[in-house]
Amino acid sequence: MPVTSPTTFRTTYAEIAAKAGVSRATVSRVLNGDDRVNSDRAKAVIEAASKLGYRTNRAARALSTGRTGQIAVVIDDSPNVLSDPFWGVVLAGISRVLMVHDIHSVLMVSQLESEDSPIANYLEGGDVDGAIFLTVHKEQVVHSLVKKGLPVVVIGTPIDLKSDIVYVDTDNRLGAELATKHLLGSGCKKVATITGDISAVAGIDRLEGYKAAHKSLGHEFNPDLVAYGDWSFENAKTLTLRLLARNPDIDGIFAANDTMALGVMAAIIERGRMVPDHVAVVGFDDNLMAQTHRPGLTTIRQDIVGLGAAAAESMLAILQGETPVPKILPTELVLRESA
Amino acid sequence: MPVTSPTTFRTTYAEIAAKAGVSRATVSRVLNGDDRVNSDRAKAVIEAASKLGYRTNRAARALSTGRTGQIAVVIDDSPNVLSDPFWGVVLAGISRVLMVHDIHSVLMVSQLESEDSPIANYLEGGDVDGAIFLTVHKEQVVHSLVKKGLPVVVIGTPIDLKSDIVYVDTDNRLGAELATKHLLGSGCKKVATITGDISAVAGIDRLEGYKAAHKSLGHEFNPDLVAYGDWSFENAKTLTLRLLARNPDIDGIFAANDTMALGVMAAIIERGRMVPDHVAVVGFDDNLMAQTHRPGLTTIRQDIVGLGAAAAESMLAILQGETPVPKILPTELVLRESA
DNA sequence: TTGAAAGCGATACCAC
DNA sequence: GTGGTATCGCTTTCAA
Repeated sequence: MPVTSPTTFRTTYAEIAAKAGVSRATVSRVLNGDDRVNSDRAKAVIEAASKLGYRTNRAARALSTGRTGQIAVVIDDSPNVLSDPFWGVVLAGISRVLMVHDIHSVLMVSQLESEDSPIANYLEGGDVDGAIFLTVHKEQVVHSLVKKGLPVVVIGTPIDLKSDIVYVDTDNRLGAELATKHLLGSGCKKVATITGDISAVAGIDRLEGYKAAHKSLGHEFNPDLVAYGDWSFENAKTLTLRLLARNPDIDGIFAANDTMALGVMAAIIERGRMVPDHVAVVGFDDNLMAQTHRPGLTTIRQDIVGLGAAAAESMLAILQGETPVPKILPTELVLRESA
Repeated sequence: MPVTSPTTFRTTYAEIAAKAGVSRATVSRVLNGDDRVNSDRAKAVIEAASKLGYRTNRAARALSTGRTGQIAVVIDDSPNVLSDPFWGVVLAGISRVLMVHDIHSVLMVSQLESEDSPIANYLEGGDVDGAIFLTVHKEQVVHSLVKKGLPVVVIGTPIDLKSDIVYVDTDNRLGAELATKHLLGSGCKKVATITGDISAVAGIDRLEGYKAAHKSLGHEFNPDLVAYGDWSFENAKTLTLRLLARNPDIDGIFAANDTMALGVMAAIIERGRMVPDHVAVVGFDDNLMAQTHRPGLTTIRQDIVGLGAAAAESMLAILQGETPVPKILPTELVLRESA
């Protein structure tokens, strides 16, 4: 157990009360914005508090009210999730919004395998008022947490839509359709796709969008042009190599995220072909990598900060006793050189 | 004020005490690993606790001990810090280590302009046991926090080394020297550098390393080959364009981070030249972008997770009452295609 | 070795 | 409107 010097000296209600000549109860009322306090005395309290540099003790408040003012933000700790710039930005979006409401984000980077994993256990423990999940982990675990009464918001659509899980997501389907239509619309005859992880709804939806684009533009869907990826660079590269070997006349590829799109481009170059001249490429996300790569990556921009912010707002709503509806954020095609 | 349903039901010492037939004091002793408790009764307590699914109430403990078991992790909220994959990984490193010690990381994404900014204020408030700063913000603010007795660790060397700030850092100077030597050693005659932000020690040190390499290999240092950057892609690109215009015979460039290295490469390509044939490029960091870019970026790898972990460990040491010495982590040259 | 009891600081119920 | 006070759950003297 850590042994530390005593925490910095803190002002308490008692001192404010003394200074302002009122009771601690009144101090509490004033500081919590209770109207029915004589305005003079209220003023006196405010003044005393600020003079004494009062800062509320969250632990005490939490103990008394049962609410902690803290929300857990749970990130899957699989290989390098946090190395993807995406999540960092989401995190920023969440944190900013919660901060404004004086709620702190407690970061939990960890695996959430089973219902009695340490994290799940902790989340039930009542030391946070709710949890926001980045990436749907084992959905079962999330469900059970919800059932136990923990306010939960997940970023990304749950597989089981009938469930009562509150979520926010990007319009993956439409975004993918946009991407694919752009390829098809700019003259590509044979457009392949590298999907994301198909066990996640985002993976499925982006594939659906790809199909929808074909249908809507009167192109036939060819299953042979679909390679099932896992969001990662290396994997996408390997799959693309394979794809190109089998179908040398592919002239467009939609990758379900930017990282994979770079893998796709790497493969194309390795095959001695050019982007976009021989094969056009479109990604999804519009992260820093899309912007700094050469050729610049044409991609689908999603509002990443907005995603985090929306999740935070949904959480706030739940804490308010409301039942927020899922939020689906729009996407936008960003044209660069790759397609 | 949020209105929520009551927190999940929680077991308390009272119930454990009743079930185990001992006093609450004894329960506390056992659960906190106090030796001098009769081992039978101790066993009974442990058993009762686990049967009842006891989970400690952090707020109560914090109120009683004055320690919260929480560490703030402060990230500067300047344009997109979190969009750089670097910090996400550092975050993961911190979180993992602290988690093991049952300490939570409270994320604060915010600006820390002045000594009485909301964050500074909050940090003094005693709701966290310490703070880890990613990026040295206004160093003055950090100093004042330290002076007020808050345990602080910063990631990145402080400008004022005589200060009592505990820090961890990568060996920037040596890393930069490694990078530059590689360029010089593989036949480059005229090696330029795009520095990082020179107001940060990392920026200075990487420039020093560049100079040291020249000196050590008997090359003359030419101030004309130094462009002062700010870690960003766009800026690096602009600077490189300018550099190449003035010195068309530059055949190597060391960029003080990977993001800038990509900017450098973008500029080189824009000038119709090739990497590494015409101009070789070396970066610093070895983040995801270095790996996914084509040509692959030769760069200096730093142990990013290790940086976070080291910071966390230093914090733990401080909390233990020790005075950790600065930790400087080694670097390593990673060869890819760009140089 | 153990238990009784006094806090920690804020909240909220109950009287006045 | 306002004040007194019990309470939240855990830790930690102080006695025994």
